[in-house]
Amino acid sequence: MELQEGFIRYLKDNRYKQTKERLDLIGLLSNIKSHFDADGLYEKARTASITASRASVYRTIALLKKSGLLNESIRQDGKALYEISPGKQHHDHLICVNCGRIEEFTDDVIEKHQEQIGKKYNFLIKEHRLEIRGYCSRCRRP
Amino acid sequence: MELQEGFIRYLKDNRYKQTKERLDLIGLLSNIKSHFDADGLYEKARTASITASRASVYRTIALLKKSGLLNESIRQDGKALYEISPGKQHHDHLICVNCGRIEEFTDDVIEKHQEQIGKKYNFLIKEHRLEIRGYCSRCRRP
DNA sequence: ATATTTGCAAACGCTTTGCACAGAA
DNA sequence: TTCTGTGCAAAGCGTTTGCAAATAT
Repeated sequence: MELQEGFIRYLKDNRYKQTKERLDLIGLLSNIKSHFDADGLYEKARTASITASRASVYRTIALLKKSGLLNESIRQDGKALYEISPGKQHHDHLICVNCGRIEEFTDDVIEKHQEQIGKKYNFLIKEHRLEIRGYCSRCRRP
Repeated sequence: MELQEGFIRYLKDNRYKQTKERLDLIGLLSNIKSHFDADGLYEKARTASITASRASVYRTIALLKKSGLLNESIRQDGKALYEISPGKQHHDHLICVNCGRIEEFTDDVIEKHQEQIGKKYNFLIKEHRLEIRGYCSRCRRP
């Protein structure tokens, strides 16, 4: 809901047109909670009988990135995975190398400690990304 | 030095042939301290009048990854960046979004704290990757 | 009416691969 | 001699782009 409103406002504010494709895609995205890739969104659109070419999917994703409503979270097998930003605080990812499941977590200790690292290396931090790979609770051998 | 010996041993142990291309490339790599990409290595080879096709460069890199002598450290602009493993403890990266410089750092607090995260989420950690992006000491506005 | 957006297919950049020849064992 | 490795050029993959037609404003 918040996502659709945000996007429509962004389109208006920047004099982008509210095309059927853009509105349909953002509608689809409102129901996606987890991480998705461009082709996944395209396929989901086809299933929902939404006509939007792959090109439009990519272009809409690019627009959403610019608007700040969408984040490129991680890359997997050469593909970019996206996640919706609103209502999400910064978090990192636990990625299961066996089943591919992606779990999110937040950790204050690490979050805070990065500031120290920035100071130590005289580095002005804009963003950080921590990916932990291994076996999730379902896949780890007991 | 250690790298060349390690690679030659790996080739022997696995009955891979010691071809001119493989030996020349590993020789080049011994002089590379920092991160490099496949095409960078290919160009460096051409400059050094080493004849190795791009295909052989990629295949040699793949072999080095299998041997554990090379790590794919990060991805930048769709390209894989590699670094040589021997004699390197685990470290993370500070990446300047302005000049592209990559600085390595190690941090015990974060290193140790990951174990706790693993426990908390019942996740068997195999590896992790922390990338901090921002402005390096040279590029940050004062 | 007019400028933006679309779909298509071609182009892209990085990487991998099939094949016939070259070369290490 | 035999089997692996090479170079080349083509294919593969996710993504981007040029262009003419479609459409929101």
